[in-house]
Amino acid sequence: MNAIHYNISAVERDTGLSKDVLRVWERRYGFPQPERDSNGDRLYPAAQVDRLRLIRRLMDQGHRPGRLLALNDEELATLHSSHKTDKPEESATIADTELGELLEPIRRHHAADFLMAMQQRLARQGMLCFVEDTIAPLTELVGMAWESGKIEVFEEHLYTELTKRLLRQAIATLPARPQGRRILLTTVPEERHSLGLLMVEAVLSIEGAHCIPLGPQMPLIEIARAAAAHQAEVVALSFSSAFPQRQIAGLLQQLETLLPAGVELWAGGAGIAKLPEIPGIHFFTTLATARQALVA
Amino acid sequence: MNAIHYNISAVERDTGLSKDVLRVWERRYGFPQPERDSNGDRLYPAAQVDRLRLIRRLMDQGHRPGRLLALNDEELATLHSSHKTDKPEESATIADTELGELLEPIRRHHAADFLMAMQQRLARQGMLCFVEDTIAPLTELVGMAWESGKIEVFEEHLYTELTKRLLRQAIATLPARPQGRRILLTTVPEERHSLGLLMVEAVLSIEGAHCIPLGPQMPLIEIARAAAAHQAEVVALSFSSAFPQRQIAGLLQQLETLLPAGVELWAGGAGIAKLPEIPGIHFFTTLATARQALVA
DNA sequence: TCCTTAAATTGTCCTGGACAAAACTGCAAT
DNA sequence: ATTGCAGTTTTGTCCAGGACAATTTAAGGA
Repeated sequence: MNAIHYNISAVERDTGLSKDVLRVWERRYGFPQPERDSNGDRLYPAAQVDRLRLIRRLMDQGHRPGRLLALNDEELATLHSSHKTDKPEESATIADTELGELLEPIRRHHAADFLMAMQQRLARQGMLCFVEDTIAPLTELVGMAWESGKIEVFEEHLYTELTKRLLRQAIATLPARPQGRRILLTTVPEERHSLGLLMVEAVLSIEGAHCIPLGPQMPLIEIARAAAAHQAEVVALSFSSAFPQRQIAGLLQQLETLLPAGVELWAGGAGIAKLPEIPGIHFFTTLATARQALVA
Repeated sequence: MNAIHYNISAVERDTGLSKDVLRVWERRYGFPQPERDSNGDRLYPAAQVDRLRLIRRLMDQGHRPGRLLALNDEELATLHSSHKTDKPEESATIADTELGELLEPIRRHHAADFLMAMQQRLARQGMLCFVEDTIAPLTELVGMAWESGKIEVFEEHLYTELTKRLLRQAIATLPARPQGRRILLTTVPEERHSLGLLMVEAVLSIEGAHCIPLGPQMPLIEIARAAAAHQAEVVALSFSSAFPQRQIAGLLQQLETLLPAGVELWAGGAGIAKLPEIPGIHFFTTLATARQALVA
């Protein structure tokens, strides 16, 4: 009898489109067009939620909502499948590169194989090269593949989780260096990606730094408190490419006013690549430059 | 100069109170009373955000918003501190118990000491006892201490990060069991605590399960896809006590409709302790019961 | 072709009203 | 005293429709 319906909260959760967006699209574009319950609340049929998800995905690939919402189901489907194949050389890189081959076990959902291959590589390259020349570019590759829908979300999650484990394990093998430079590592509250943080930690720890890993998503005031409590000399933050760029400068400046005097503020990650410089704050676009800053 | 201000999105993120709630409280109770920018958008001073966090904390302890919002700062502080001391034996446990002593290095911000003590304990107790009798109660202790403001946020972060490392490291030492029961481990998108997940993984792995750790915050549809792709027999979700309880039942029921037929759905963690049962879904309030379910 | 300016697009925030689910209250009956 | 039930209050979520700033696209001129 009654098909499955979703209320607006459920759709927000499932599609990542905020309630405001769902309502304003309905008003502007006439889609989605949910039914209503006895109270006038929106009830979205599963088919519309599916379509919203597809639209969301195409938006992530760079399409604009206004266009997508004007299309019918058929055209949407065409657009979706066409994207997969219209850049042959790019999609080739994912499977054909030496790096790309490492991802094969992930795509076959075979965690153990992936770990084994990576561990072999770690042993062969040494930890520093492994992080800078394997994990960093591989993570970038995964990010690109995800953006263009070439790998599933859960495959990306699995890659991230397994790689985090590898890194933490590798870091744990390093000797403690209590006398090294005290570097506090974390991310701001909106930034939940911590893989970059771990890469930095690995590289800096190799160079003899004393890293204090607080995990991701620390409120600014707490970062400052932690810096004081741990007598950190450096606070290092990581911003992923997904982080809204325009917020970064403000966040950093605000944090700097909160930090104890004399504490350096470092920022790194793909998110800060295109950012203009800010006096008093050190930017690092690659792991190697961060490493050099430590040695200098 | 200008103090730090937060827009409504930032406050929602920091306090866990939705935009709607923030606005309706302002309308009904006169608090918070944010300033406005040139565009009429709300700008919350840090002090009001702090107070909102405190109110939120007291609400989690069972107080009602209507009461709390009628109180002034002083009365709120009294209420807060009274909670600390009106259970003398409870507050004693934090420093005086054997477990509480383990936290001393954290409070002295000495990560290495903490790790060493924990590793010793792991070696002495064995992994299963260590997880069930040390990490689980210790984490609960930290949660309680955090709720009542007895430890700093960044101390809790440090504890969480270090303990995650310990657990992952310990899990990595276990032999792979490709023929074991295939259990997919993750959390829903709004649930970012993954420590509970790791505890479950450790315990189940010891019992011979083949765990597939996807990390936290997976969209429901992706959980279902992952379950299919990995041919999981069980999907296990973890809910922390901070997770909004009333959302849980809906989430689980929805996920069950998405999952392939025959896949069991397990839910555990402090968040589901007071939840009524749902047919077809297995609830676990302790690690031991989850372990037994696996063996049975 | 490149740069500047105007126009369109799009997400987020606003107000103030409404309602249902949950929590609390008082009262009767065991 | 405790339990069960009805009535009331509290509280979170949803709605409509308007507004605006930030971003993106388009157009025009050098």
